[in-house]
Amino acid sequence: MKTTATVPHPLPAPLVDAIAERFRILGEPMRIRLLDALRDAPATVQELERATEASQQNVSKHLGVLLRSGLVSRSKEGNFSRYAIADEGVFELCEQVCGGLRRHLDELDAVLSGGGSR
Amino acid sequence: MKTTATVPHPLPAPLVDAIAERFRILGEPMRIRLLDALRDAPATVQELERATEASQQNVSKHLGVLLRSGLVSRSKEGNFSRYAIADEGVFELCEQVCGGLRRHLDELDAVLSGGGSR
DNA sequence: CGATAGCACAACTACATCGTTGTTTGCTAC
DNA sequence: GTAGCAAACAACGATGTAGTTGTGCTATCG
Repeated sequence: MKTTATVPHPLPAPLVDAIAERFRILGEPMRIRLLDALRDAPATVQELERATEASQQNVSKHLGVLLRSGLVSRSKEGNFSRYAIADEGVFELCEQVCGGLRRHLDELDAVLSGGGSR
Repeated sequence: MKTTATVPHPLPAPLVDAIAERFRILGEPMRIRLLDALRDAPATVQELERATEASQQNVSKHLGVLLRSGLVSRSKEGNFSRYAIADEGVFELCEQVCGGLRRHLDELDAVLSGGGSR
């Protein structure tokens, strides 16, 4: 049993849109920062405000996006809202992206140092 | 030797931006379709035009973005440009995203069928 | 019960980018 | 050298969204 579900090849249009939407949600620095801040432990909006140095409204807005996409979960505790990572897979995604970035940079580096136009 | 490079924890700002940018590049349905069309074999712009049913200019534009980000490579053959996947890791990314989408949908499904507010 | 704190929602402005239209460049063929 | 095709480039209008400002709602406290 494979963990990767092996997507169909000619990707059906709805799946293409769904995949792109999720990537787009992750394509915002502020949201990446929020997820990174939640990596160690769940946190309240206030704590995330301090961690990201953003306004309460902005933090709340992005958390709403992450919540609706199922990447984080929310639990209300009295007067506070505590958010937590709901899908640990995002960190794997980030690490894979970092790997890709490294490959790209190494490639550029090789071109600059080795394969000059002579 | 781990394949995942284990990114630093408080993600430094430039890395956050780089990660977000790559996600943002993948967050466009047209680009996902182009990558999917290139999955089997390299292709010319014309072939990709037909595969995605988009205009030549639009295809060329998105290919330019993918090229600059290092996700595809270009080789000129006479009058044609042949593009190919440069980083096979993107397909792993897509599969992981699909896994996350499935988890989210299952979760919603469980809420709807089982855990009503009772 | 009135006041305050934590959070979410709505309206708005600024900016980025998608897709189109028009044009230019580079190559091949006659 | 002239004609024609493939691909890239440039400018433009339309659309989407990030971040701010302003406000409403719920729970806690005195």
